[in-house]
Amino acid sequence: MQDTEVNELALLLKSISHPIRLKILCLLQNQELSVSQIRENMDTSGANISQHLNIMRSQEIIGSRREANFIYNRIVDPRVLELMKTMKNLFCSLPN
Amino acid sequence: MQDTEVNELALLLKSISHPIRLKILCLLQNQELSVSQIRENMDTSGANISQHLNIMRSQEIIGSRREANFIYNRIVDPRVLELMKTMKNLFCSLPN
DNA sequence: AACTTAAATTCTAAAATTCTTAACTATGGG
DNA sequence: CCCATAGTTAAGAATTTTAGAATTTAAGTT
Repeated sequence: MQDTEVNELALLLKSISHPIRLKILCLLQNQELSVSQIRENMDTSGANISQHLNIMRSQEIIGSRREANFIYNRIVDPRVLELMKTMKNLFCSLPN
Repeated sequence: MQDTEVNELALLLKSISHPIRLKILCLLQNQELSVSQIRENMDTSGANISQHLNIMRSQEIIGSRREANFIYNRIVDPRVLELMKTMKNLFCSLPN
């Protein structure tokens, strides 16, 4: 594992290592959702969710698509999807 | 994935989401090493490495064993070892 | 055009992280 | 006992991250 790769991976991990961002990723695993739909499942403000989405957008983990008044967010990095699966298996009781 | 699990996973990820800590984990994948041996492979001070090891020790990712003047460190959480393998496969060019 | 809703942006203050330096502890040798 | 080596710990400054409030943009409706 080269230094450059380590640095990039650290950046990517850092951008998902936050309870809110991790939960957003969980919610987006099988579907795309707008900020307000995400908020329905979480206990924080829309502005906050928006900021966290931005952090992940800048890492190109999350992509967005506007449809009328709503912006739908989804996971665009397939490696992150894989990683989420692995983590779910390793760290969660329900192996769903 | 429950809220408690999300929070704990976020803590664990946070504690490995740093270039120095990630590189230490890489070095420790197949062997145990002392601080000075780790330092030989990295460009920072022993004190700094020691502090980063402490962060991972407090998460019970790393365990230590004293032998005379040296303290040997190793990865004790098997889930982290698995995770490292997955990440190596997903994010590194050389799939070693 | 005015209004509403959804989301993004900007700013601020508080909190947490990071690295450096220096002091400290532990072990073993002479 | 004194010293060298290995590692840890503490204190501090600089930076980054975080959450919340207020503002702004965008799209659609009436």
